[in-house]
Amino acid sequence: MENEKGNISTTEQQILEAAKSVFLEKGMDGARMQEIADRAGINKALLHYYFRTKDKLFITIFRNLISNLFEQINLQLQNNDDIFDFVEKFVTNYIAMLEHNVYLPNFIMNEMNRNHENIVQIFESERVIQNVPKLEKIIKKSVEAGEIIPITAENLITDMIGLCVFPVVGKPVILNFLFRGDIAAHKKFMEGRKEHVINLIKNSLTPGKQIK
Amino acid sequence: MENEKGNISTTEQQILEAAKSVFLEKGMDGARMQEIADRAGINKALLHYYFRTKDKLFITIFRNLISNLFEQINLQLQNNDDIFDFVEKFVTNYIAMLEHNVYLPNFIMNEMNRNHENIVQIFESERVIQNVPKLEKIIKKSVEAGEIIPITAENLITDMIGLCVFPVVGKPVILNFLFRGDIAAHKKFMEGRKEHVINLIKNSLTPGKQIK
DNA sequence: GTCTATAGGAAGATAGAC
DNA sequence: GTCTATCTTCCTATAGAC
Repeated sequence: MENEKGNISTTEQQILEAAKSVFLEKGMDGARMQEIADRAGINKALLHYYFRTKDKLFITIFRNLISNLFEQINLQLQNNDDIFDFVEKFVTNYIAMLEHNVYLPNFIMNEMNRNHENIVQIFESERVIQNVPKLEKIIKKSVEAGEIIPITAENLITDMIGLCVFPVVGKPVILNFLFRGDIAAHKKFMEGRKEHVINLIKNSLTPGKQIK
Repeated sequence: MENEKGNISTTEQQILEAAKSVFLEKGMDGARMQEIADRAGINKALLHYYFRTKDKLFITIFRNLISNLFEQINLQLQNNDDIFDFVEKFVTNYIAMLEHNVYLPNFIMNEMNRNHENIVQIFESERVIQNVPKLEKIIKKSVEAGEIIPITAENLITDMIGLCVFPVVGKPVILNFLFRGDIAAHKKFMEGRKEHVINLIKNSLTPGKQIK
């Protein structure tokens, strides 16, 4: 049996992939060891042989997902000097990532809101958005150049992520309650979001307006 | 025993309140009938006497929460003619509501993402953001008056809600990974969000700028 | 490492007395 | 309506053979 890298996939890898998919879809509380074993093509006993408990398996998956996510975010936060260029790239890449990981944001936010004792451990070791100072420098430079109005890095990051993530996490809400189940209309809406968000952020940062 | 309205609270009311708090905190999968019974001050048997199954109890709670939420949102969407005034009021009221219901958005979005068969029923009957057309009229009028640049009502609603909701749903993520657990800094950040979001939206809508 | 079988317990739901 | 006691099912986890 081969995985996407062309390597022979070990049982452990199969378990990790199965567990990831089940946890992402069902959450910690809704996930069943039986289903993970099934998707991995093994039985429950073997599953417990590799990862003694459900908790340990969960924490492994959760750590991996968090690490990957923040690695990508940190990458986006460096290597930029033009703020408008940065916004465009960040939003573009973040939305692209979300399209390939639709379950991810709901999973992470939900599990972190239900504070399973498990998750607390993670905070100790991996507090991982390190590149905020780099963004602060870009902002400072752009403000001094008169290109944008002042904004904190934390607000800018929160704005961009919130505008991108909410339509994904809230998809069922938006589709059913805002578009009344009209899938075509919702699809069109989602296709236009990227451009909309980029323009929204850029517009909001552009100086030289008197509000009210 | 009295509830906040000063009425004698019946057993049923106590159950509903207990169930609401447990479901909001733990979610459908994490909630336990035993805990609901405990918080209601009764036992499991009586709980099942009132609501035969956990599913029925859940759907009752979920319906109520959804109805209340969208009732409020619909209220905000009517009775406004100035678009800037509308944005300010909507964001202000929405954030105030969130402060009193911190568990609500994560609960609703998470439960709707895990499509329990239960929830499907709700879509049939209550597709509830009816006042979109009213917002569209305000937007149209404001665009024609040259007060704002064009935007769809759906995008404006999604923007406002996303910018307000994400810091609440993603609080643990933001606090731990963006503010590195610094509660004071995070608190300050949250206190400034309302003004930030209002200005952000207003700025983004203001015309008379050439982007790039 | 991998399996079958089963222990052990938690949780939803019911029976039946009061 | 409300309780105690119990049933039944499901699920995590382990024992032990191969």
